[in-house]
This record gives sequence, structure tokens and C-alpha cells, in this order.
Amino acid sequence: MDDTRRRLLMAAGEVFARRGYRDATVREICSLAGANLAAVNYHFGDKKGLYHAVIAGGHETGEALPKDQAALVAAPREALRVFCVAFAKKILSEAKPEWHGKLMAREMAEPTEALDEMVRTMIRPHWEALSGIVGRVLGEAAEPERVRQCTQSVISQLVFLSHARPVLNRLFPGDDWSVRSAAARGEAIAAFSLAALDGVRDAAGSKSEGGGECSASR
Amino acid sequence: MDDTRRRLLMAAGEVFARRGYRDATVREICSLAGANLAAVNYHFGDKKGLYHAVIAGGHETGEALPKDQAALVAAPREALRVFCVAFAKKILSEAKPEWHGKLMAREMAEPTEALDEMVRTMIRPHWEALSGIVGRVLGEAAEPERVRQCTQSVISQLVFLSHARPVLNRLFPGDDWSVRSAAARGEAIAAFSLAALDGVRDAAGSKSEGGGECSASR
DNA sequence: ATGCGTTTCAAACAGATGTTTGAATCGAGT
DNA sequence: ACTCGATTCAAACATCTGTTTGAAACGCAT
Repeated sequence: MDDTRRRLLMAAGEVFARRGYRDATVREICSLAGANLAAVNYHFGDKKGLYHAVIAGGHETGEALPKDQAALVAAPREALRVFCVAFAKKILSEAKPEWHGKLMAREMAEPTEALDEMVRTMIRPHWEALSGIVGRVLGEAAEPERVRQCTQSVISQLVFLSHARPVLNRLFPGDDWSVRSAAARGEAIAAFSLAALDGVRDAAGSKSEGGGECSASR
Repeated sequence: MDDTRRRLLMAAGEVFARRGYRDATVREICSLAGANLAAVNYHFGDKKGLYHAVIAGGHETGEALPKDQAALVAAPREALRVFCVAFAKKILSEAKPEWHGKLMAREMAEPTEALDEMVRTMIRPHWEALSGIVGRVLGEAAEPERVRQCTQSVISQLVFLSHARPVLNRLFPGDDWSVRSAAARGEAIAAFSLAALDGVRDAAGSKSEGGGECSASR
């Protein structure tokens, strides 16, 4: 039966997320899956094939994707808040089938060939969903370049939570990383970002015509 | 002479920044340095020793550190702008002795034992410098927890530039990453962040007493 | 029970990589 | 010219790791 195949996928997701593609060994994966060393080559061809299978099959999420949760909300400001909270909860989740967020964070820093597919299937859809929300919050100030920069600013704060966690743990050792706390972090980022978008919109509104950049210093 | 030692440090910095600690091979480093394979073990004990030497000796920066550039500016808002621009330029610099930013970004995502020293000597000082600036911008709204969250939001946007560059290159293939463009990105982040800080300060001011979180939705 | 395709297993293989070794080379002090 | 410590070099070594292999075990239709 292909029970071995499923156990292999689970174990691989866990190990890849914890160690990264390079440092993960097929021996550890097989051992964790209770499978023989040759199983990965039999079922997936090679280590790379297993990795791609993990990436491709990472859509069995418990909760709905952040972009889908946010799409249910009509009001732009509330949609941004929902998006941020859902995103923070997802990437900070420690639950078993939730290593997909960690895998994505790893791919961003040290890309393999799998990054292209990841950008196509997960990252770009989320980027564009958030971009639409940001554009609606900006209203008539929503010039393409400004929307792009602001979208990037919002997403960077969210990604940072998972990316810089080793550093944050050292800077603030007592921090709480529970799901409840993850939601609070998402709220804070949403509040910060909404304040920024308001300011950017108003600054662009006072100047009838904004050039390439909009540095409203002082 | 210890010319070999210096060449080894230069080559190691470049290779470690490009490949990461694990994927960097002493053979490539020695080849790039024009040194014998055994040189790294003779001069630094082992690969790990070489890596630590690179980390420790990474302070020979061309330009002044962002925190020091910002410290010269009295006005908080302008200091924040200077900090962001200097930071963006530093981490996006492709210049030879400037792989330190990349090394830091790598350590954040996949920490080795060297991260502790890095946090102590580089990250925490910058964090606290920026935290001071953010506190001054926030004025009387500068409660510790709020300052911490806002500082994190600012720094995350900056770090994202180097961390997510592979993704950004795929999302926006035509992007310019020159030094001039790096400065513009720093300006944009500063503008976004200043607008956010203004909004957060005003929102905190209107409510005489702010609780744990300050989600000013709608 | 028999035969056959599928799956599992232990063992070995092959390549990469960090490290060590012992000789050779160099450079300065006498 | 000689000596001695420091440095460099080519080669070998040891280990880790992905992959292959051929046999054994299994499931199942006949």
C-alpha cells in the first residue's frame, strides 16, 4: 500500500522544515517515517522529487488560506486586519501539517528550484490579494508603484515573524509564541500598517501630483 | 607571511555570503583565495573557526554603520530616515567587503552558533539605536511594548529587502537593485514607517489610556 | 498452492567534503 | 653555509550522504 508514501511525505515535511533541504538527510526522514532507506528513491525517484512532492502537496491546510479568509470581508480595512491575523497565525503555527509556512520562509532565503513553483502557486496569489486590499485602502492614492511598495511593507512585517524568530528569541527571551500571541502580533502589524496607509494616502492627497517617490519627511 | 590569512578571510566572506555556511566548501574558498586546501586548517583550525573569524572581523565597513550615521542626526524623524537609507544601502550593497549584511541575513534564517555573537555585537546595538529613535518619534505615546512592536515593524521592512530578494526578483523581474535604487527603497520604507508612527501616536493620544493592544480598525 | 507484479529490506556503492599528514619550501638569524 | 621554526603543498584519509542493487517478503488473482 502507499501508506509508506504518506508517512514519508509527513516525515519529510517535518524534517525539511526543521533542517532545510540541504541539511535534511534521507536517513533521518526514513527513520522518522519508519521506512527503509531505499523507500524514498522507490516512491519519489530521489531526494529532490520527495521535496517537490512535499511542496506541491502542502495545500492541505487546516484553516483557510489568509487570502481566502480576507476575500470574505468586504470592508478593506477589516480585510487587511483579517489577512494579517490569518497570515501570522499560519506562519507561526506549530501544528503538524503546518510546516508549509516554514518551508516557504526557507525557500525565500535560500531558494532551490522549487521556489519558482512556490511563487506561482502560493506567494504571487497572496501578494496580489494583499495588493488589492492595500489598493482599496489607499483609495484614489493607489498608484501602482505606491501600492507595490506598501504591499511589500505589510508583507515584510508578517514574514519577519517567522524569518527572524531565532533573533527575536535572543533579543526577547521571554516572548510568548502561542497561537493567541500570534494573533496579537498580526493585529499589531495590521494596526501599524493601517496607520501607515492612512498617512501615505493623506500625504499623497495634499500634494495633488506625487512624483516617483513620496518622502514626506517632517 | 599572513597574507594568505587575509586572502582566506576575504574569500571566505564572499563564499559564505553567497552559499551559506553549509553549502560553502573549503575547497572553493581556498581556490578563490589562491591558497592550498590545508591552509584553512593551518590558520583557523577548521571551517568553523574560519567562519567565526569572518563574523568577528566583519566590522571593516566602508561607510559608517547605520546606527552611527543616524546618531549624528538630532531630529528624530530625520534620524529615522537616515537610518533606513543607510541600512538599505548596506544590506543591498554588492561591494566586496560588504558581504557582512548578507551573512547576517543568512544567520537570522538559519542560525549557527555564531548568531549569538552577531546579536551581541551588531544586531542588538542597531535594534536599540532604532528603538531610541522610534521612541522619540512616538513622543509621549512611547510605551515600551508599543516601541518594541513599532521598532520591529520598521526593521522587518528593511531586512525583507535582502531576505526576500529571490522572491522579489521573481515577482518583479525588471527591478533595479543599484545603490541608488537601494536608497530609494530606504526612503520609501522611512516614509511608510513615519506615517505609521504618526498614526499610532495620534491613535494612542486620542484614547487617554491604551490597553494591551491598539487595533484602531475602521 | 502457484505465479507475478509490487513493495520492502539490508548491504554496498560512489561522490563530495572536512580534516590530517608528512615531506618540501621558505625566511630570517647566526 | 647552516639551522630551525613557520608556512605551503600534494596526497591520502575518514565520514557523511544520496543512490543503486539484488534478493526477500508480500498481496492477490488464477
